[in-house]
Amino acid sequence: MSVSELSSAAQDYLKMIWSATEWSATPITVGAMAERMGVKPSTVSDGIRRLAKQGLVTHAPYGSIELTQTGKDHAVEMVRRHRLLETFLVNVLGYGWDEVHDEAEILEHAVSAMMITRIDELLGHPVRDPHGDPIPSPDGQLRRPQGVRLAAVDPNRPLTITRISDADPDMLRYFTELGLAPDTRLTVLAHRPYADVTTIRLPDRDLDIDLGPSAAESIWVIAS
Amino acid sequence: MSVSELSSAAQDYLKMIWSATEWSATPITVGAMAERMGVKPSTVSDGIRRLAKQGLVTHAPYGSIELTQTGKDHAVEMVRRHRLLETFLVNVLGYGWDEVHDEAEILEHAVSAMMITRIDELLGHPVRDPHGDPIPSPDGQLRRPQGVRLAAVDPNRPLTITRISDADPDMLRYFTELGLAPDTRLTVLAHRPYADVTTIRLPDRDLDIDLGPSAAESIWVIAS
DNA sequence: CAATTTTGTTAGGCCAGTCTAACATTCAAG
DNA sequence: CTTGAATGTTAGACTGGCCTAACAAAATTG
Ligand SMILES: [Mn+2]
Ligand SMILES: [Mn+2]
Ligand SMILES: [Mn+2]
Ligand SMILES: [Mn+2]
Repeated sequence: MSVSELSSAAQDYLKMIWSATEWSATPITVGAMAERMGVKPSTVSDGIRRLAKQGLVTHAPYGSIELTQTGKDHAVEMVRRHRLLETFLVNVLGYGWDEVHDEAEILEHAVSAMMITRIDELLGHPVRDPHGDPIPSPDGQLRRPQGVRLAAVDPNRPLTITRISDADPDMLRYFTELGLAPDTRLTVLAHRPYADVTTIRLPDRDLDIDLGPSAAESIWVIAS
Repeated sequence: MSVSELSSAAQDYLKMIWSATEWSATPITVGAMAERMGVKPSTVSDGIRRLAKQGLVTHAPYGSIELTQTGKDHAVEMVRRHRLLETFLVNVLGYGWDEVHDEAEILEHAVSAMMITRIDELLGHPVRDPHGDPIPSPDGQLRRPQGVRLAAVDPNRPLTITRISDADPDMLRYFTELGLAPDTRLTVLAHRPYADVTTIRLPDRDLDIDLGPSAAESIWVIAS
């Protein structure tokens, strides 16, 4: 059975379960899934049960939720669709990086495998989406994402942004104003714990910026 | 209420009811709709009843099916989406004109108004889709389609193809082989009634072709 | 014009996905 | 270790979209 034959809801569940462990190790909960999908926990609980019946996840009542191999394959395919579509919307249709997530969230369920292939070719087989997230290859291969949260790095080392969470469009617009994007180089000057402020320096623009904790949690960096 | 809030099924019903009277005057029937959507007549009958309850069509049991003004507006918006998407798939993603209908049939329900606007701009506001069908403007204006079925024209007049029905992909591939497409110029040499064959001449390629009745019914032409 | 065929509607059932409300389990704080 | 809070599940209801089977109306035709 191909991923296209799953319902939109099932596709979203799988993608979300998979994504939960991409950048952090804490496994997903029913409550978190309900929150992020904008439905009630009972709906998710029910959905998970149906997914388990189809052999896409393993789950005992009150137990953890784990993808089977098939579930994983389908999830990665959906992630590929989502990220290619985001890249396409930015590079071809001129969307802002803050505008693409919701559109891709719908389109990913509607496009055919052929269309994904064509978009991938048109874009020249990109490996990262507009937010820096890795795009899985057609066979499910995936550069393991690199980087740590900005909030967790030592000061005074040269860094490069590898990804910025696309969860909050408002924050993305704010980052655009500040000139923060994947591949931007920066240095952490200091974490001020009780003020909950991280001060960063952009050497390329000779500019210092104070970031709050939600911003510093949304940016992943790597030594450069 | 915007057209995007309607279910896919409702959007397809409206589009189909509207389309039925675009190229021919015979109003649509429940049976024909069921046939074209691949569902049972009882399903359509039920669907029409729900559409009527929403004020999108008027329909008394066993009576004719008519769009209300709101229904018409939504239908035209869906036709615009469908035809812009087909054009986009051919012009930007390199699809063949025989491959776009089914893809557009799904995508039309998933794209946002913004995406349609961007596609329209990228394409330079096209007025015809790959099959020659007129693309409604954003406010619902529409060049009334011109042309008559090839099967119905008098012989020996210079003609230009204005549209080719996109209902049958196999036939479209056949037309591609023959070099028949919108804007192709031709002349009918003769209709041979009992053989059910229409012979046409392509003056630009100095070629005569015999077409069967289904082909001659699928091509619309105008005097040129 | 009556009978038969065709067409359309209704009744009743199924499934997915959603909800609220009630209940069960697990976790955490005292 | 107990208990109250947080979390998750189940029960029951509803909707839309689909089906089959039975029925009703309309159209065709002898
Ligand atoms: Mn989605
Ligand atoms: Mn992204
Ligand atoms: Mn459709
Ligand atoms: Mn078309």
